[in-house]
Amino acid sequence: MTNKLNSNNLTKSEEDYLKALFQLLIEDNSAKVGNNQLADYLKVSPASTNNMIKKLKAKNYVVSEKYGKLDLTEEGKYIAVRLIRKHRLWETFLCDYLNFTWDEVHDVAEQLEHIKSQKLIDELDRFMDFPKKDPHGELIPNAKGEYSVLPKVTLSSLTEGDLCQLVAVNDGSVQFLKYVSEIGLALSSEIKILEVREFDKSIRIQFNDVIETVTKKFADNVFVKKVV
Amino acid sequence: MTNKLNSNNLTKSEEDYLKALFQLLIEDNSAKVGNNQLADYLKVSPASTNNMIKKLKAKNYVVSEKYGKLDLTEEGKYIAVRLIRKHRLWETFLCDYLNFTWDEVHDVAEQLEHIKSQKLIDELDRFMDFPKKDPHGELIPNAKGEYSVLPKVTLSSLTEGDLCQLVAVNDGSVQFLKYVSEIGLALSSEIKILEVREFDKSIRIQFNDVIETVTKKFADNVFVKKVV
DNA sequence: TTAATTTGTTAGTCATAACTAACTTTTTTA
DNA sequence: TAAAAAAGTTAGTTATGACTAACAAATTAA
Repeated sequence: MTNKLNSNNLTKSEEDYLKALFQLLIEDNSAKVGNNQLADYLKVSPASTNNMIKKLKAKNYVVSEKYGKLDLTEEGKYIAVRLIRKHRLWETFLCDYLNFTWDEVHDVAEQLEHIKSQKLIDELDRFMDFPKKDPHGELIPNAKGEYSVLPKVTLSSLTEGDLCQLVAVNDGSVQFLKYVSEIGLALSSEIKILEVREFDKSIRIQFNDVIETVTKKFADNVFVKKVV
Repeated sequence: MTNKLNSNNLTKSEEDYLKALFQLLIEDNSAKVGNNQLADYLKVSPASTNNMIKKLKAKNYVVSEKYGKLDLTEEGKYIAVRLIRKHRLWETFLCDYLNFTWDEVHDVAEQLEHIKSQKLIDELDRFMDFPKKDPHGELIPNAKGEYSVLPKVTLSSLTEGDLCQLVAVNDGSVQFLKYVSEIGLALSSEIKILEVREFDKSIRIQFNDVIETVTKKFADNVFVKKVV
């Protein structure tokens, strides 16, 4: 991280790209993140991504070789972590103080994370007494920019008999969030794996005396902490 | 006001122009607001303003004839009032909950007012228990979009012996806000006019046992409610 | 009432950030 | 390993919203 006091001149778009790249690299543990993958994730054309990557390389936030994989510099990571911190603090505020539900917060937080004011976010953090987790169960990076990921696995990676606790869901899609809530799952729900069907990898799970069958795709987007 | 549920597709810039025009028209009670005046206010070139006004006319937010004065349609006013409501609610939140001072809130609120979420602003209003005034003493428009202006006058319009209460300051300039705070003035300060000097219209005032001389320009930017 | 000044408009340019279409390099697979 | 597919790049276009420079209309002042 540079020593110079933060003169964050980045546009909303630049911030979006850096955060997206960070999430693909670090949160999804991808070995290689390419131009088109990033384009897909951000729902823009590969040409747009290519263009932006050039700009971010020139500004020393991204490194990559021609036709090679993308990576973030320390400066790039720092920007991304700060955005994630802002996003998660705002989500927490919306849920805990403004009666937003779990599935409503994403879009608004996506806007709020771009507000530029160091004092605003530090004071919001203090106001909420320094929360550790956001409403989706994700850890909130602290003011120093320290970031860590919960030791979580996808629901789809477990096997019969496993017991786990819901710690997070992939929050990209509003429909998905709604669906998760509707079948009765919530943060910290205890889930037991009853059966994994070989032919389509669908999973029978039990939680709060409810028995449901969920698809592989669903299970890929639900993150849990193994209890047993 | 139109009946259709608000599909606010306006850009940040369009919103800024509508709000600025509203403030020149209604808040400053100007008989005529022209293109260059609006350009000055927004610190952009007259050409930019001319361009934007065309767009806003096409979208039915603004009315004007070529070389004529600018005016807002009901739709335009409604958008502006909602922005002012958002701005003032956020300023109130920043001061009352996040330890911001009077002179720090403007820039951040200027960003926050563009966040698009009806629920966000309604819940923020409820969370603060429906405040009536913002930290500068201005009335906050209610959820129905009802707007009213305090019966206020500038400090410069008073004469010797008058007693008044500070209700607002023109919040466009950070330096000015800082200065007002630094000489010890605050919202609701009782101010007595000791003397108005004819040759330069400077004014000797007394407040909290402090006696100060302020310039005409200063007094033009301080709004008061006459007490006696 | 004409000249000067102010105000408003138009034309053309620039930066940002999206796009499509065409092309090149790399990777996969037959 | 050569052809096909996927991934990445480039060129050129578009929209937004700034800008300057040049010009036209309206207002003010001599």
